Amino acid sequence: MLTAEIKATARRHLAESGASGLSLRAVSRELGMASSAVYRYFASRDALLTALIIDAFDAVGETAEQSVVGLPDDVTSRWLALSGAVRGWALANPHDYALVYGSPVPGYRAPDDTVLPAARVSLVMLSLVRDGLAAGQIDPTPTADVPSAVHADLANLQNLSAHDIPDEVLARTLLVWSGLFGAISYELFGHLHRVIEDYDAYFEHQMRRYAGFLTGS
Amino acid sequence: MLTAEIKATARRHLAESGASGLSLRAVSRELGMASSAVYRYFASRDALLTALIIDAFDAVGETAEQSVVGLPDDVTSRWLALSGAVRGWALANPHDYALVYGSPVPGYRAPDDTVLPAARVSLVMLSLVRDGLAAGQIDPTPTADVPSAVHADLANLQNLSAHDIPDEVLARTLLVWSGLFGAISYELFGHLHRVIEDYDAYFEHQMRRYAGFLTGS
DNA sequence: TGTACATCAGTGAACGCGCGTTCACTGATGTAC
DNA sequence: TGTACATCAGTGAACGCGCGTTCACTGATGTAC
Repeated sequence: MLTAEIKATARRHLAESGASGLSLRAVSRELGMASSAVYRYFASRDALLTALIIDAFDAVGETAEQSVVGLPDDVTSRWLALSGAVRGWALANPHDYALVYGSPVPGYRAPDDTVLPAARVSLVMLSLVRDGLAAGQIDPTPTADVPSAVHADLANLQNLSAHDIPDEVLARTLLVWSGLFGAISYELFGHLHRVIEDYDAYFEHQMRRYAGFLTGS
Repeated sequence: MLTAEIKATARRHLAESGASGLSLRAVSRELGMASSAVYRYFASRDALLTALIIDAFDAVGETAEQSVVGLPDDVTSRWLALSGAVRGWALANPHDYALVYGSPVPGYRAPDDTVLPAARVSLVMLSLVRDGLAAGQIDPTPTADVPSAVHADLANLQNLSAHDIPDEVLARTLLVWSGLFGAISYELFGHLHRVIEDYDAYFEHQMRRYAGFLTGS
């Protein structure tokens, strides 16, 4: 399948030149074909970029889903597995991570096709929280007051995909979830350079603390 | 000062084309001068980019420093002011934020001149924590075990710029600090699109919770 | 005050390069009768 | 089995464009005597 070969080559180029430097001509050159031939497979450069974005979201979503399969029904170990898997994927595919969780690509607007793949990884988190509540491992007793403005937005999210998660627990979940990406970005984008040496240990420690925050213990 | 005009124009271009799309020719064109003239002020495109990065770090550092001036000596309000100021700066200057806290610019390696300006904003955080400890508002009683590998890295950081902060409190500080950037990036890079409407309220709520985590209450 | 010279900001042409996209086309493969 | 035709993947030239950087240069301003 040439489509797959083009995407694979483009992904490699992404690593060297970044999303805005991704060039159809360079890709076609490496594949030994005329640059015009790529248009048989992708309508434009942006269409190719969109395909890469969708693939990246699917890859991290798949990784996340697999990470919790067959694990004991313990929120903390599942969270450590999930967060560790997302980080592992990010470290192994830093340019895919930057593509979807880093700065937006200037001049590129993601089409709606990316919404579902993007949500995939978050759904793993939500079901982890749901299961934790059901198993009594997440304490639903509010650990903070949720202002009404925040309550309204959370109610919205509850209707969409988190029916059975109380809004205060949902607020904790979102904090922990964006905290995960903060931790990964901080590491990956070099802000802990010369501060942290043992990134694995540091990351796991932070995630353990987030687990405590999430479960309310 | 032409140097300043070039930087100002370049910053505006950054917004439209991103860091890797920043073009000396486009900048010089807009200033009505020959592209070669810019070389009188900046040795290369990368040197201009470095200047922009340093300016951005200085701007957010300055904003952060000002945000806590004259505030009551209360950790939570100072943290809300600091985090709110950093977010405010990011929202007002999204491309500067993306430049320094987003994905690294492909092919660009930041020279050492950026290290000090980059650290400036973090120093505000550290002195906030120091003062909070001194005032007894941050409970130094460990709220979690710090593994020895993490302890070693934190000891290193303590020697550099956080002498009087116990390592477990320092671990909390780093978690909260990277959580702040996670929260800002999540909002700014569009991951809360169609989830959160009232970003201000949501952000403040999250930061209040981080304050609780930081102080150990 | 007037002259000779140095400094230096900015010019404009040129270098060699790469880009996305279009378009008329070739030539191999598959299909219908 | 053989012929006529349609399909379709891939070509290559061309369009008009922009880029970073170099280099010999001009011409105004400042300085020294």
